[in-house]
Order: sequence, then structure tokens, then C-alpha cells
Amino acid sequence: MPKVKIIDVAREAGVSLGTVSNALNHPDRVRPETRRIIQETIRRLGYTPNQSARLLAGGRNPMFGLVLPCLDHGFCLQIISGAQHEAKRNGYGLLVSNYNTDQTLRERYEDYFMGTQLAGVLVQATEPIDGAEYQTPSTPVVYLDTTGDAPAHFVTADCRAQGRLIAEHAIVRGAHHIAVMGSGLAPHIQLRLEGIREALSAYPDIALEVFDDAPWNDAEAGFQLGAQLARRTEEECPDFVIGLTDVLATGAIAGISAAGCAVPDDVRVAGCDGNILAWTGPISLTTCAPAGYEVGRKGVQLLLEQISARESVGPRHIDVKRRTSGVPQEARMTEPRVEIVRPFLLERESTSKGGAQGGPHGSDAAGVNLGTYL
Amino acid sequence: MPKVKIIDVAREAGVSLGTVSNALNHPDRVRPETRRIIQETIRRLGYTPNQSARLLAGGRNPMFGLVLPCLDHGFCLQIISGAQHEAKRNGYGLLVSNYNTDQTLRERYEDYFMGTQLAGVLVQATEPIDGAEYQTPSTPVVYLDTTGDAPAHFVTADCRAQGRLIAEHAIVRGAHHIAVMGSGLAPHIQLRLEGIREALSAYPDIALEVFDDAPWNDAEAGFQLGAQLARRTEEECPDFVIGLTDVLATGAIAGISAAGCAVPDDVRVAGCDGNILAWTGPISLTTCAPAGYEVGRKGVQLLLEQISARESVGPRHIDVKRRTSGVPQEARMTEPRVEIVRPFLLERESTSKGGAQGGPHGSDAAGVNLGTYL
DNA sequence: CTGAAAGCGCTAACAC
DNA sequence: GTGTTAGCGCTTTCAG
Repeated sequence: MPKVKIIDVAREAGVSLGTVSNALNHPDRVRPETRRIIQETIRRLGYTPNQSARLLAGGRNPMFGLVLPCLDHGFCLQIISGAQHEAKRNGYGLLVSNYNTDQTLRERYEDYFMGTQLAGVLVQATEPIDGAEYQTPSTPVVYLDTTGDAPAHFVTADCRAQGRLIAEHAIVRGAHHIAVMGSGLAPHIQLRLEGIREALSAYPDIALEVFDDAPWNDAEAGFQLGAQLARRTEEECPDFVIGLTDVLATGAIAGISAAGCAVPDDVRVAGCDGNILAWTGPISLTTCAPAGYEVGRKGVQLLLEQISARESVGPRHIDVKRRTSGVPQEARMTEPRVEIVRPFLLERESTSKGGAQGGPHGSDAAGVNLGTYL
Repeated sequence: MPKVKIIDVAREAGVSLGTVSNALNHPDRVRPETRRIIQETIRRLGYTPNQSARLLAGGRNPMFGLVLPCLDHGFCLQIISGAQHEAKRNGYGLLVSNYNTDQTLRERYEDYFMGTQLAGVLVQATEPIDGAEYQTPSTPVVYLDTTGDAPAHFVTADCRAQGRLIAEHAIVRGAHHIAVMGSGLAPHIQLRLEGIREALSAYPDIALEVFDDAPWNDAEAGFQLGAQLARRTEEECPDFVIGLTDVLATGAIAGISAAGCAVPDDVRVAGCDGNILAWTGPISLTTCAPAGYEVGRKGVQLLLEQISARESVGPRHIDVKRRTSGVPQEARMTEPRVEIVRPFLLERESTSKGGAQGGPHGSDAAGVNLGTYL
């Protein structure tokens, strides 16, 4: 596998090695004519710079890494989308890896990304980042969708506010009897439920039923529960159903419809988590804006901040002899920060017949461009 | 940013640099006790090996790269899933990048992956790979979901067979009047249509209508068309609707239902492309198995083949002086291959009331575990 | 613009 | 088993 290297290009193009390097890294330092010849030679020879060597020698790597627990959930896809968009906007690329909820794998990818000298790494963790175990990394890192007592950077979605928002919407829509479906101890779920309770605490007249005994929060569970509720007598039937996840809510719409009730006329239904993958039923679903997109976007922004903070601080190469002990001192970093992404309402058909209202972004919610998020 | 390096670990652990390296790369060559101390030191110092240096020095990189045009289509997610599963099974990791249908970006990622010395690269291309432009790469590469006259490795799904399969299913179900919806010149779409025509060519009694004038193949178009068809008189109404994409079919089910017809009792509906993201409606959709998963899996297998083929051939380091010209000779590679993934039927509610039949995998189609694919 | 040379951090080969 | 050392391919610096 004799790889073409920079010296081959130089020889073939009749210039020196340094000039090729310059043509690649500092085009302005090379005469246009020469540059053209070099480019042509590169193409002809099929030269691909060895990134390892390039990085090792001190080149910068305009690439971020994103480590995710899965790829089959809308939230993750949104994170990718948001991160990617923001990265590209700033001239960075994005590499994604999926650890499939295997913590060992997560560390492997994390280490790989750090070791490969990416400009920064985003990690969607599924467990808290423990301060005791935490090592200040030499590469900017931001943790997504989790918290912890480590002095690290975090971006999370405000799940409690999601619940509050939806509950308030139910109140505005005149709900008298709200059914909430969703089970499990996942913090997201619990926080949303807390938010709902919080919003409802000032309205003792509104009845609240919570169904948290389904084994899974899938569309099937939503369907069953929805159908079951819709078959109740009119008095006992809730007039507003909240799915703690959009998947549940989508299932509920189908179940309610199948049982002969109309959405939103008889029963209004709303989701909570802006899961785009669930937005496919015949009746569009009121929910919160996809938080993942914003989380990914903010994550990259925090990365960028850390990068510029570091650049303005120290030199890249330290004088080895000046190290008193063998162990390098703590890397400096910007003040640890926790960014919280606030949700906004996306009102659609499932809770109102008429047109939709815009969120704080001023967008017509019904017309939100999925492509922007996903 | 004083990074901890291997020498720091060595000094701190009271051993030599080489021993640390061995502990990392050849644990068996180091006494367990020593190894333990080193591990502990590594943890304590938060040492992360520099992958660039490691790779540059000749270490192997058990990591594949996957370059995709988008992340919001079920097909792509399936590819990731299939590739990931197969990679992991063989001890490899997977890095994913999305070029967002921007060919320039695609090349950038491709080059990055090659340059970063991954063990192999998978590329889902959206255009043919031209032989004239093609450079035999120094890293194993497999192109997915496309073809071309380049002497490269390809894995594609047999779209024509998808169409044929669905059409044959319609015939078996006793269809007399089939409506096909789907527009655009995309090869996938056209090939499926050809497959349908092919299967139907032996059945002149079956009427075939093709609706290819919708601007987009989205659920909305499917809905409109479905509703329109369902409002026809019973005589003129087709008894079987095929969506050239699952998204169209899903929309059609909703449209037909909304117009007062029953699926599958009045009209049966089927998709063609096994797009999991479209499998969310209240009536499960008959379609082909998700081909993407298999494409990703086969892709990795081809990569693995190339890797072992190369290993058995030449030495890694060539004698520089023996190069006659400055340009290295052609890299050797395994014979270019084109793998075609055959579809199989996934029969579900939208074309049959009763239970579902298993495909060749022997699985109960209705119970196919999405997690396996996505 | 050229040519020469000093690393970047690590692996692998070699001697001990 | 341990310690030493020669590169891996590139970027950068510096003197022509």
C-alpha cells in the first residue's frame, strides 16, 4: 500500500516539500500559478494528507466529535442536527458515534475523540458526571442532556418547564380533567410530570389522573390507554390527554380515534418532548419544540467559547524543562457552565381546530420546518 | 494545555516508556503487577493516548468511517445500524459523518477518514462513481446505494425486485386494479416502478394506474392522492395502492381512511422501501424489509474482506529506495465486487386482515423488532 | 519561494 | 520481562 506522501507531490510538481505544505495550509504564501500546479499534481496522484501526521505536527483539526447513546430517538437526531448546523456555520465538521447505551463503549469513543485531537467533543451522557472521577480534559468537552457535580460544562433541556408549558396550555384550552400517561423513572419523564403538577397546583378544580403503569412508553401503550379512556362515559372521560412523550401521545390519538372519539373535538391530546420521529400521524401533535436541536446547538457554542478562551491564554508548546514535577499542572479552562434550554410551545391540530400560534421564535408552529430540526 | 503523555505515565509509575506502551498494546508482555500499577497511574493522571501519534507510529485503528448524505431518512439510519452491528461484532467502532447532500463536504469527510487512517470507509453516494475520476484508495472503501463504472466495491439494494415483490403480493391478494403513486426521476423510484410493471406484464387483466405528478413524495401527497382515489365510485376505485415509498403509502392510508374507505378491507395499501421512520401510523404497513440495514452490514463485510486480503499480501513498510519513479505503483486490492441486497416481503395489516406471514428470516413480520433494524 | 532540520507522541524492534 | 532508539508524515522555522 505505498501511500502517496507530500514529498511525492513536491517532487512530481517540481517544487519543494515546504511549498506543498504551504499550498495546503497557507495558500496565501504561495504564488497562484504554483498553487495551481500543486493542486493539479495532488489530484493526479490522488494524494490524501495523513491527518495523523498533520495533527501530530501541530495542525489544527476543525472537527467536533459527538458521542451519543443511540440513534433511534428523535432527541438524538435533533442534537446531531443542531450541532451539525452550528458547527458548519463556524467552519467545523462533525463526527458522530453511537455507544448504544454501553458505558464502556462511551468511554472508548470519548477517549478516541480526545486522542484524535478533535477541536472539541460533545457527549450525551445517560448518567450523571461524577466529580470524583472527573479529570479535566485537555480537549474542550461539553456534556449534553445530563448533569453532575463535576466541574464540567453542561447543556440540558428544562424538562420540568416542558411539563409546565403543556399543562398551562391545557388550562388555557379549558381542560377540566387531564390524563397524563407515561411510566418509568427516567428523570425526563419524572420532571415533566413534576412540571405538570406544579402548573396544576394552582387549579385544584382540574382533575388529574396519572397512568404510569404501562411497561413501555411506546405508541402501543398510548393506543391502548387512549382507547380505554375514550370508551369511558362522557363524564369520566378526560378532556385533555398529555403524553409524557410524543410517541405516547401519537399512540393515544390513534387509540382515541379508534374508540370513536374525535381529536381534538372530544379530547385534546398533547405531547411533551418534541420528538420529530413521532410527528407522523394524521393529526398533527401539539408538543414542545424539539429541545434536542437547541441542546446540540448550544453545545457547539460552548465548545467554541472554550476554544477561543484557550487560544487567548497560553502557548501551545510548553517548555519541557520548566516542569517542576513530572505531572503537568491542571489545564486551564473557562468557568464551568450549565446552560439550560427552555422549551416553547408548538401548538398544532391535536389541541385546537383552528390555526396555530407562534412560539417565541415567531414561527408559525404548524409550519415549522422539520428539516430545520431534523 | 500540558497534556499528559506516555513518558509522564512511565516516570510516575516508575517504569520505562516502552513498558507503558507494551502495557497498552501488548498486555501479555507485561507482568500483571506492573500492568496494574501502570493502569492505576494512567487513571490517576488522566492519560489519554494521542491517537495521531499512535497511528502515525504504525498502530492499527479498529474503526470504520461511514459517510452519509443525510440523517433524516430511515434508509440512512438503517445503514448506520447495520454497519454498526456488524462492525461491533468484529471488534470495530464506527464513526459517522453527514455531508448533507453537499458533494464537496462528502469529499472532505472521505479524505478526512482516509487521512485519519481508519481501517475502512463506507460511503453512501448519491451519484454514480465515475471510473475516470476514480483513484484507487489506500484505505479499503465500499460505496453504498450507488453504482458506477469505477473499479470499486459496491453494495446496493435491488429496487426493481422491491417493486416486483410488492406487485406479486398484490396479485396474490387478488388485486384487479392497482394504483401506484410516486414521482421523480430518482433511480430508486423508477426501478421500483419498473419492477412493478415487470411483475404485472404477465397479468394483462390487472389494471394499472400510475400517479407520478405530485411535486413531492411526502405523506401529504400520499394523503391527497389516497383521499382522491377513495372518493371515486366503487368501480373506478383501485383495490390496491402501492406507494413507491413508505412515506407515500402511510400518507395514502390516512387519506383513504379520511375519505371513508377502510384499509385493508376496501383498499389494500403497501409501501416499497421499508422505511422505518414511516412505520408509525395506526395501521401497520406492508412493505419490503428495510434494505438499508443489510446494505450497511454487507458493506462492513466487504471492508473486512479487503482488510484481510491486504494483510495477507504485502509488508506494511516499503523500502523507499526501491521506488523507481517518485510515484508509487498501484495499490493492490481485492477484485472489485458488486453486492446486491435482495428484498423480502414484510406483510402487515395494510394488506391483510389476519395475522402476518413470516419472511425468509422466519420472523413474524408484524413483530419485527425495529430495534434490530434501526 | 527553496532546502534543511527540529520536533509532535507513540510503536516496534532491538539490545540488555 | 526492561530500557533505548529509529522512524511514522507532516508543519513550522530559519537561513538562503
